[in-house]
Amino acid sequence: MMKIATWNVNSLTVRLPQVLDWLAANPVDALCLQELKLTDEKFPFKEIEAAGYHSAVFGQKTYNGVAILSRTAPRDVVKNITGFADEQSRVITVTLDSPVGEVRLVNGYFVNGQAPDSEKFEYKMRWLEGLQNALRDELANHAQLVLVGDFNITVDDRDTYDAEGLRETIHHTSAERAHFQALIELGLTDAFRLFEQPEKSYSWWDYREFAFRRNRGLRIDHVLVSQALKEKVSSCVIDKLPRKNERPSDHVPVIVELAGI
DNA sequence: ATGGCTTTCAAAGAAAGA
Repeated sequence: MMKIATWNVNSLTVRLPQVLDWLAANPVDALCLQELKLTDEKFPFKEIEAAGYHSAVFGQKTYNGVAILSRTAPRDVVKNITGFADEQSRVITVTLDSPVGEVRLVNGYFVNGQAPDSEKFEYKMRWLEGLQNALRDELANHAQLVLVGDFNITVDDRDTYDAEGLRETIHHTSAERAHFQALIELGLTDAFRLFEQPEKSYSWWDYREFAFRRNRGLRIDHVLVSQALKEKVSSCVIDKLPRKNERPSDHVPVIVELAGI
């Protein structure tokens, strides 16, 4: 059994105590973090190691930054998207070994995109194309692959508190959803939707307007698994509890369980 | 409603997030 979680922490500097508390309560095999908002030099290696985890880190000052914390030593670490030049630190990929096999784990902080008519949206489209190309190669080399992260894309109308009102706005556009489907067509599956889930399940809520209390959120943090892993997924859940913390991240963890690994 | 709230950088308020 291997448990993998993804969590956009919106500043690891601010959220480190919450991450350590969460790991103590949820001793997953790997925790993928996004939006570290710190450089590698400022990464809390000692504290993470004391909690029993290795760290593969791809930091950046002020914005972005991703890391994979893992019980076993990561190997074949790749930072950013192979074949796509990017100045921003958004992807880190590792291989994790288990007694009965290995998993290629890709952790991404996908581009936000701001608005559908913006330059940032154009960057989002190019970035998604680059990711798709790199994943095609990764999948050719690794049958057991998991892609997690903050996708900044709602997959369908179930993933948003206001499907009609937000139609074709950022995170809801056909162009973004087409890119998500392109990942699915590479042979990946949305692990969350393999199971019955509560209605109005979200992974992000705006800090403003009591959005969490009113459950006005989006499901934009995802776990995708390759075909060889699909039948091994025994659960996939969103843990809303950390959103109730003092000074919470606006995102919460999503956890997947892989049986027989 | 060009908002709201949070974080960074840096020292006031802009930029960015989603």
